[in-house]
Amino acid sequence: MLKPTVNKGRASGRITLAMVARHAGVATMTASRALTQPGLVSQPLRDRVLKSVAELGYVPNRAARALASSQSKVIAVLVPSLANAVFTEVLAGIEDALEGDDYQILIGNTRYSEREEEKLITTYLQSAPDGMLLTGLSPCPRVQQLLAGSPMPLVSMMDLAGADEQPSVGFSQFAAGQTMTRYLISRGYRRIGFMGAQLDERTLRRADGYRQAMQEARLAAAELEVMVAQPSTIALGAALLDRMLEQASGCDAIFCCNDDLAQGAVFQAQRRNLHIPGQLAICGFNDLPASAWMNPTLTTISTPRYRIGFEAATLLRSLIKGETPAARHIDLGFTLMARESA
Amino acid sequence: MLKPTVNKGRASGRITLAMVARHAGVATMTASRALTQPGLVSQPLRDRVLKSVAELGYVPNRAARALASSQSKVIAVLVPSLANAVFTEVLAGIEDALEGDDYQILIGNTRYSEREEEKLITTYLQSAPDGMLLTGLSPCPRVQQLLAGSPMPLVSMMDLAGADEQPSVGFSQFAAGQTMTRYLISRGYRRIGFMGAQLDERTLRRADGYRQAMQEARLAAAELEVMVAQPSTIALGAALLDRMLEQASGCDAIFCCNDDLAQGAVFQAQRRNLHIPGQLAICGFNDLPASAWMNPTLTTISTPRYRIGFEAATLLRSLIKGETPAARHIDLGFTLMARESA
DNA sequence: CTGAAAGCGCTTACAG
DNA sequence: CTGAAAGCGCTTACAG
Repeated sequence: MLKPTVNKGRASGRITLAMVARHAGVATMTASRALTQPGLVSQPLRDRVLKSVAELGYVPNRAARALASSQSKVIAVLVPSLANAVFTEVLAGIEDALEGDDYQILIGNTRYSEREEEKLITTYLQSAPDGMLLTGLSPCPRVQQLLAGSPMPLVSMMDLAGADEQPSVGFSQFAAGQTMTRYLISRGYRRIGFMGAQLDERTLRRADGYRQAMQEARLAAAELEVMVAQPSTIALGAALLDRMLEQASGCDAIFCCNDDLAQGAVFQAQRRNLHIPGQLAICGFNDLPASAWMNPTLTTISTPRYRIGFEAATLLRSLIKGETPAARHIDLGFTLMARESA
Repeated sequence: MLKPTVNKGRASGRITLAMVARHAGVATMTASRALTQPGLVSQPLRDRVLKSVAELGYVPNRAARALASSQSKVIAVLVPSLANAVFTEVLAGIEDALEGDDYQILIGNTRYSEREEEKLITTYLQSAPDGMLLTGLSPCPRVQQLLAGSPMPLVSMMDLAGADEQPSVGFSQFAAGQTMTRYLISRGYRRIGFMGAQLDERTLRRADGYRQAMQEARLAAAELEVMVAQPSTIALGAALLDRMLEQASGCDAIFCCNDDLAQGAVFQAQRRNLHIPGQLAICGFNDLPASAWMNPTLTTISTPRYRIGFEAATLLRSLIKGETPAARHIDLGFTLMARESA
């Protein structure tokens, strides 16, 4: 008769590997191998273990595995927003890239707040992630310090870092801002406004690109910029259109730092009975789903969100495995979508 | 001289509670209590422990804590989509409700797929969540079986379950569908079409509400329904508008099962030079941000997504604590937003 | 290919 | 209030 292990009332009540092993008549070690390195176990024993697993309904305990192996099989992802389709598509790319790799993905929404980011990272660090995917190039100093204390690999998403900096996957936000502005100039617009919200890293880089292009063309003027720190929404786009028209007389085009703002600006311009693009051209950034369908269709920059997530996760995985990736920085580019609104 | 514990090369390299305790000159147990039940430790010892924690940069190991306490402090959340703002707002409510409770939130996107849901739950079960938040009332049989094997509390979100069923937080999708349809009827529309995509539980319940209202008014007709299993998008809304107009002659209003579809239908109707609502009324469901701003503004049903997440998480937490909540089913209602489009 | 022992870093359950 | 011992459920590192 099998003597049951002493249970002082601490057991979780779940089926354990040891129970599976006993049921199969093998050592715990053999049961462990049958599940994680089946090649090292003979066919007959492996079959018996698998049969016991099924019969007992065994579910591995990740906490125990993590503790024993010091591999958490956790990847943490930090995005600044989930309300923005850009980042949910990044997440879809990440999930697809990691599909089947048995990683637990921890999704953290920083809500564009450094404090929130710090809190999330502090919590995530307790799970000792095998790696982390970060949005943006330069975390605030406190976050950098937190991350410096851990040896796990990191990959930055959305923009491109310098060659000697942290691995990154994205595209040049600066170049994209510049490209759109040059396009507007080439179409004959002269009083081109820039409308920016949130004022996160990427928006600021796009604004830099805009300024550079305007200066090159000797069209720059301070009153052409409307920048506010509030979150981007359609409602804000409508409000900022009013402000721009008030502040920048003769404004004939507006480059909005994202499509939400641009959509709101278009709707509001229509309410003011302005013809787009005849009286006012409006363009956005990101190419959200509605932009190709609204009336008029929105001129914008299409960005490779899904691929950024996919490639960033792929790069991170190879870093976790200790491989030396072919490239530590991946430029996925962007595409100008010339449509009706500008 | 302190004899270092034998290290056969298995240590993770991180600072452990034992190291903190030794540094502070107390037992590991005391250091543990100082962090988790500070009231049980005298002020002087507590201070020494906290000082050591800071000096050594100690980060608790969640896996070890979970294993020892058989409390994972994990809550898993399953939503069918992240592309849909409805669910990202639900998530925001959940995060806010659980703020400061030290739960790790696992966000799983099932992509409206039962296979994906099954895979996610199988993985999540390995982390032995303390509780789970599910979208929808009736998981598929295989998922039900998976969940039945675990004693953790569950709460369903979005719709209302029967009194004797699983706890739920949401509103009656059926009543909402019925309310919108009756509204259209009261406005004088007679050939009212229903446009449904995805065909998930909630869409079907809304369609039931529509049918009920149409039958009551003796207006029901098979050709007034356009139902497709594809995911809802603006592009699909545009395509389905064409199909509806072809299939249902004299159609004077369309109730779209969500705002994405409705927005696409509006844009496409405008391209066909149909005046809204004069020649065709269109309404949606959910009240997404763009709906109040587009031209014309969209008549729709506003749904309490954020509060659903918040209340569901609050209910789940009390269930996890073993409390008996005041109500196991919480009806948060919905609001008809009568705007320009219908 | 198989297994007994030890250990991962915490907390439970006692004892004082 | 404080602590020594044992245990959570796995895997590592050996030994055979």
